[in-house]
Amino acid sequence: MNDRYEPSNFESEWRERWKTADLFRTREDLNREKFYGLDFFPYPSGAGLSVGHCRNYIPTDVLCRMKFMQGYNVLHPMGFDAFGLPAENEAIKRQSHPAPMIDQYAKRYQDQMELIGIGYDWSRSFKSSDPSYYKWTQWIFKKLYEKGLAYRKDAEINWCPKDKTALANEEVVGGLCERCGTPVEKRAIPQWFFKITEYAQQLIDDLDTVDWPEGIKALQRNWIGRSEGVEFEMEITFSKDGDPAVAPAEDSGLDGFEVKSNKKASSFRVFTTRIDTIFGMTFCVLAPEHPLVRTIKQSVDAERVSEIEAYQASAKALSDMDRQAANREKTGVFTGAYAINPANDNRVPLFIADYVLMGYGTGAIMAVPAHDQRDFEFAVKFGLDVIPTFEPDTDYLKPFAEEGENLETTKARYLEDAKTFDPVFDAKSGVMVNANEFNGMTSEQGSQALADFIETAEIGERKINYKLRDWLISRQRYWGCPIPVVYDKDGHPDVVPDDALPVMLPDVENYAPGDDGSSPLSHIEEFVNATTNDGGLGRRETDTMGGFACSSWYFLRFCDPHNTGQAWDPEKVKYWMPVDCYVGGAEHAVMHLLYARFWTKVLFDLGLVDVKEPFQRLMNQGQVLALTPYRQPHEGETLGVGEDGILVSFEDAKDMPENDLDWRWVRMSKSKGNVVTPEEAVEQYGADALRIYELFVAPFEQNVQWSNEGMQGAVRFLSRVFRLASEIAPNFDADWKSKIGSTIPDGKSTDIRRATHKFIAKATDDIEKFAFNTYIAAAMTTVNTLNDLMKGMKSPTEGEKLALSEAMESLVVCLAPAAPHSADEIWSALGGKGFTYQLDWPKANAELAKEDKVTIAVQVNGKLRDTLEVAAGTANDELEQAALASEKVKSFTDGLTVRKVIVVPGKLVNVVAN
RNA sequence: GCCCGGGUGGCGGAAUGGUAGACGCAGCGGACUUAAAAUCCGUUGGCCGUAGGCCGUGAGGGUUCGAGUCCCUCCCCGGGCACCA
Repeated sequence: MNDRYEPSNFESEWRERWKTADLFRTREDLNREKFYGLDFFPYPSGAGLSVGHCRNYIPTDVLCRMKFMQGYNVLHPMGFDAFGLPAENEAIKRQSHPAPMIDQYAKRYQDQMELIGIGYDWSRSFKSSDPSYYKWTQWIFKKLYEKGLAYRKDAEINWCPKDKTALANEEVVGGLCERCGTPVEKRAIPQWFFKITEYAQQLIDDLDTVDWPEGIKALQRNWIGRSEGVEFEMEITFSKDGDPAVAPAEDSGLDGFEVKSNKKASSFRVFTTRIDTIFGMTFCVLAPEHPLVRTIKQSVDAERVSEIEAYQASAKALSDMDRQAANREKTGVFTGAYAINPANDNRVPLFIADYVLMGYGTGAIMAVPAHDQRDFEFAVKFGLDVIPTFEPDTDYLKPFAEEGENLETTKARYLEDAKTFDPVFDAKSGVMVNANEFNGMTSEQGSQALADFIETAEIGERKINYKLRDWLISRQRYWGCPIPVVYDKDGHPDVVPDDALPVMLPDVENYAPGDDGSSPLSHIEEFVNATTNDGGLGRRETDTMGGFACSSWYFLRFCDPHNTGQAWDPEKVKYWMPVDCYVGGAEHAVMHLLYARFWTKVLFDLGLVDVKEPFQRLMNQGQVLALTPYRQPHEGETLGVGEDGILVSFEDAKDMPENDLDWRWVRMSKSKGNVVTPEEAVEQYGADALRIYELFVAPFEQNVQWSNEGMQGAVRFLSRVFRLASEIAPNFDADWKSKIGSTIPDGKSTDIRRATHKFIAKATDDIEKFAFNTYIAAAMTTVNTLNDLMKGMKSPTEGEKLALSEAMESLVVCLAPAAPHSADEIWSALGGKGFTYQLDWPKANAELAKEDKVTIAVQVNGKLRDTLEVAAGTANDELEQAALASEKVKSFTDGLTVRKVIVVPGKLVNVVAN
C-alpha cells in the first residue's frame, strides 16, 4: 500500500467505479427510515463553480453519506434552476440561445460536482426549463388561480430599464435593480400576483416548528413585518373651527385659502400601532396617491388644487431610491381639509406627504409629532403643534436638563413646549397626560382603553397589518415558464385546460425584450393566437413567471422526478418530505425560502402534500474569501459609490510595489478575478484534500479564507492516514470483529480501543450537528494518538493487532464521508470488498471510550495549583484527601483556614481558604 | 436608528459554569540528505526566572468556591432591514 496520499493515482478511478456501480442511486426500501438532504437549487452560470460553491455541497454530502451508512434511505438529488434573468441576460450578452447554453453550463456544473466526489443521484436530475418540469409549474399556477391566490392587477411596478422587466419588491435594493444596479422606475402594467399575504400569519407562526438558524427566522419575521394596532375612521371637514366656518386656523400658517365647499366631505381610515397617543394627534397625512385626495380636490379652490397636483406629480416622478433616501427632508402640502380626532373632536389639518406610503396600512396616518420622530420632523418643518400625551420619564429628560436644572423643571418645560425636545419621547414608558379620562394610564393601559373606545364607538377596530406585499410573478421576458392563461376577446383571463399543458415556450430567434415593456413572446403570432376554453378567439398571456416560481416546488419533484402523469405521486412525497436538511447561502433568507414555504402551505391546504413546512432543518454555509489586491485611487481617479479602493488584477499586482497594494479578503467571484476552480484545486492537491480543507478550516457557518498552506495541511493529514494504514496493513486482521470480544486485552489494546471509540462517538455527533471542523480535528487527533501508541511497537500482541485492525477500519469508515476516495483506496488495499459507502457506520461503545485514568485539577481559591492523576471513578472524599495532601496545596493554604472544599467528580477539587 | 451574528496566541480556530488555547497553519530546534524540497521527531500565549511564579479570552462592573461561557453597561467589526405609521 502506498504510504502517502497521491490523489492522481486513484481518485478518478474510484469516481468511475462509483458511477459504474450506480452507487448513489436512491434506495426506496420501505423497511428503512428516510433522510432527505438537499442543497439550494443552483443557477448554472457560465463561470462554472468555484471552490467557494463547494462549501455547501461538501458538508451536505458528508451528512448524506453518513446517513446512508447508518442505514437510511437517502435522497440526495441535484438539479438546475435554469429559467430566469441571469441565464437570459447571459444569453443576450453572448448572442446565443439560452437553452443550449444552459445545457452546456449545467453539464459543466455536474462535471465539477462529480470531480469533487459529491454523491448525487443524477438519475433524478432535471432543469426547471425542461418542459416535463415546467408543465407542472404551470399546473401549480392553475391550482393557485383556482383557489383565488393568483390574480391580475393593474399595478405600478418596479421597472428596470436595463433588464427591461418588472421586478419583485425583493429584487429592488435601495431603489436599484438587484442584478444590474440600474435605478428602478415605476410603470403601470397589468401584472400577475400570488396572494402570499393571505398566508402571512401562518408564515410567521410555523417558523416555530422548524429547526432553522434564529437569524434567518428573525429576518423572515422582520420581512413579513406583523404589527398590531387599531384601524379607525376619521371624518373630514373643510373648516378648522366647526360648522360653518370658512378659514383654517391662523396659528397653523395655513390661512389665506378660501374654502369652496363646507359640506361634510368624506372620511378616511388610518392605521396606528399607538392608539394610546391619539390625544397627541396634531395633523394627519395621506399618501399622495390616496384616493381621497381626488375628492378633496373637488372641494378646495383652484390654487390649492394646483399645489396638490404639483406635489402628486413630483412624488410620482421620484424614483424609489430618492423617495427612500435616508434622512431625506420631509415634504408635503396642506390639502385644505381637516380631520376630526374622534377622541377629543379636535380638528387637525390634513396633509399629503410622500413619507406616508400608499402600499401599507390604509395609506393614511394620524400624526403624533410629540411621540413619533417622522411626524415630529414634519411638524417642525411645517410649524405644526407638538402636543405631548405622555409624561416623559427621567431617563428621557436627563440629557435635556440644563446645568443644575431640576428634572421636574425639565419636565415642565417639556410639557410646555415639546418642540425643542429632539429626538422625541417614544412614550413607551411614562403616563398619559392631556388625555381627559385616560390621564395617568400607562401605554399598555391606554392602548387597551382607547382600542375599546374605538370599537365601542364603532368607528374602527383592532387590526393586524403586515409589511409583506403580494408576490409579483409576471416577467416581460422570454426565458421563463409561460403563464398558462388565455384572454378572451373582452380581455378576461382564464387558465388553459390541463390537457393543454405545458404551454410550451416557443423556440424563437429573437428573445431580447422590447423596451416598451412587452414580452418577446408577444411578437410571435403562433404563440399569441390561442383558443379560449369555450372555443372563441383568444390571446395568450405573453408574460412568463419569475424564476422564484420554478424553485418553489423543485424539492417536491425530486421525490418523483420522472412522473409524466402527475406532478408527483402523493405517496412518494409523503414518504420523502419534508427535506430533513436544507443547505445553502443566507442570501436567500427571505425570497426563495418564503416563497417555497408559501407554495408548500397552499399545496397542503389543497391536500396535495402533507407537510406544512418544506424544510425541517436549514443550514447556511459561510463563504470562501480570497486574498485580493486593491490599491488607492491615483490623482484624478474617482471611486464608485460605496467603494474604498480600486481592484487590481493579479497580473498587475505582481509588478506593483507591495506598499501600493492593499490586500483584502473578499468573496470569490469572476468579476474580482480571484476565483479558484475545483479543477485547479483537485489538480494541484486532490479532491479529498479539498474536501478535508473546506470542512476543517472553520465552522460551517463561518466565512473562510482560502489558503494554499491550509490545502497543504489537508494533504499532509491524508498522507498520515495512508502511512498509518500502510503500517497497520501487515497486521490487519479483517476478521477482528468476531475475535476481539473473546480476546483478552493486552499491551496497548485498551488505549487503542479507547482512541477508536472516542473518535467514532465524536465523528457521529459532530457530523450530525454540522461541526465538521471538530470532526476532522478529532480524526487528526486519532491518527496522532495511534501513531504515538504504535511507537516502539515492534511486534504487536494479538490483542494489539485486533485493536489496531478495529482502529484502522473505524478510522477509514468514519473518514469516508469526508474523504471518500482515500477511504475506498485504503479499504481496498486492506483487502476490503466493495465501497466504504456500503459499509455500516460503526457504533461507539461508551464503555470502551471511557478513560481509566483521569487528571484532576486542584485549585486553591479558584486558581490552578496542582493536578492529580487518579483512577476514573475515584470517590469524592478520596479526591478531597488527596488534594489536601498535596504539597503545592499546602504551600498555598499555609497560614490560612480551609473553609470549604468543592469536588467535581472526575474533574476538579477547589480548596477554599482564607 | 432597529434586528441578527461576532471580538480568544503571529494566523484559522477548540473549550456541557470546572486545568483557556484541542486540531491545524506559520515559526523555531533537531533527524534524514553532498545540499535542498518532501518527510519524520521535538518545541511554540506573554512577562520574570533556577525552582517556581505573575498576567492573560474587546473594556468596565456583577453573580459564583470557580466565568471565554451567565447578568448589566459600553466599545469595535461583519451582515440584514430601514420614513411600514
